[in-house]
Amino acid sequence: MDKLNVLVCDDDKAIADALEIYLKYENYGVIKATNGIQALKALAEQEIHLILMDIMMPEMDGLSATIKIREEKNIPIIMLSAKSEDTDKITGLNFGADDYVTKPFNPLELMARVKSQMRRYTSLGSIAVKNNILKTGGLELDTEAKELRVDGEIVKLTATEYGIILFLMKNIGHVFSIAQIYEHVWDEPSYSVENTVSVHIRRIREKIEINPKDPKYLKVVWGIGYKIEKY
Amino acid sequence: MDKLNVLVCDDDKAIADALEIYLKYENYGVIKATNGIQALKALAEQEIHLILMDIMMPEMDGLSATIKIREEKNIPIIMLSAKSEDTDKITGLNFGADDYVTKPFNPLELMARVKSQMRRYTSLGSIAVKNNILKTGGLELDTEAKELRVDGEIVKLTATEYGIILFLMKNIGHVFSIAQIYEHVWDEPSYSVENTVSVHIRRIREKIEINPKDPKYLKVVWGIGYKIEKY
DNA sequence: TATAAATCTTAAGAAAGTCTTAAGATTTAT
DNA sequence: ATAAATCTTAAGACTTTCTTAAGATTTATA
Repeated sequence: MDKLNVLVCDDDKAIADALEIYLKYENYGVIKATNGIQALKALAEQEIHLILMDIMMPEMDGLSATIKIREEKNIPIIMLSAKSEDTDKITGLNFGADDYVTKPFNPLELMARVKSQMRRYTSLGSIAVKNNILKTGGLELDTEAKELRVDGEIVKLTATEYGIILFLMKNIGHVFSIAQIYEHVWDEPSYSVENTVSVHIRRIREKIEINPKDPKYLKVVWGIGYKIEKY
Repeated sequence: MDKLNVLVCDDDKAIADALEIYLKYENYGVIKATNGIQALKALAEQEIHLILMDIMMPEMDGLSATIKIREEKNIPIIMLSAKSEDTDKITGLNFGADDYVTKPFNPLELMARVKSQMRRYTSLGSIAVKNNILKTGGLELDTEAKELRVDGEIVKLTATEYGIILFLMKNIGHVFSIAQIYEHVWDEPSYSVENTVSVHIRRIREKIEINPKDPKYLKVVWGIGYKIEKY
């Protein structure tokens, strides 16, 4: 099952690192940012499920960032950590945070709050979404939608084609022999040399390469095997 | 035009009355209960959007009530008020509360948290607007009314159909195998390939698709599974 | 450049997955 | 208790995909 990602946004490296340890222990993915601008960037680029945001940060403070985030993204939950004046808290909450914790905080308590907020992703059988896109150059394999995009265009793959691409893209740059590919994708031993793999490779190339005869992504290494080129 | 209703569940009348004043000032509807059993009764009879629940109460304590409520109702948010031991807090959170406040609390802070939680019903002041509609393209699944609308028209679904659509729409764009769908919706392992899923899928298509043979919403990915298309 | 080995291409039949239908079983409502 | 609605199962039709094999092409090497 896919991981839930937490964006830790704090300019105090010690705190950020400590949080990372706790969060990873709870099996969350962790992305770090040291100011609001970085946070916005991370949000644009990655799938984030929860933000732990410090109010006091250089560049763009946590409050402003929170407001900006709320303007466009509704999904992630935001928790401000701050000095303990009540007014601060209230202001923060009204500007879009779902909860807050005052520093210094009890890590266990914080984790409990994180879990509590994360519950919205896991209730009633919904499956959390994550960083599920394998990328190299113009190739993007979405392992959730089971879709491949080549330069942004969706390319339809059959189950076997998907299996081959998935295997190779999980190991970008690594060359695998036909036998290895067969065994991994079909999950059964390959007694003879399997021409069927070649046929699938060719079909994949037809779908993803501009010039299948001079492939950019799905390369052959003569006498050895195939790989997805690293870009 | 409905008001958002808060169920105040505390055996201490002074506290309950004070909360009522603050809540009414913020234009929430207030229902009071002095123990867990009363709370459950109120929940069954009225539309409640948020519960302020005391941990210590006669008859049935707040924790037990919280657990019971969570078993059947997913909608209301619960906040426990308790003595300040950390373990209490954490236990409470893990048993289903969304947030908690320790006594004695600052009423302004509490109101801020109430508002924060109420935000899920949408931020048009304290007027309830449903935030529980899953949408994509012309499909709208109202998880509260348990209704599906296709281009605004209500489509009646059976329980199983609803379960399938709910699961898929909670994960729009995500492809699930027949076995995965079966396991999530039926909540039991799928030993053999379950044709029953196909049949339900077909019936759903008949209801929601203009042309079931070329579905716009409920797509099949050959050899892999089904998904609700993201629009 | 000739040769062998590996890969590529093609097309047709085989296999696998999905769709449809209908009938009987089960559940729900009255 | 009965009727109505819904669910499950099974079988065959249908569609898409996979595999195979044979010949063509490409590459490495002498």
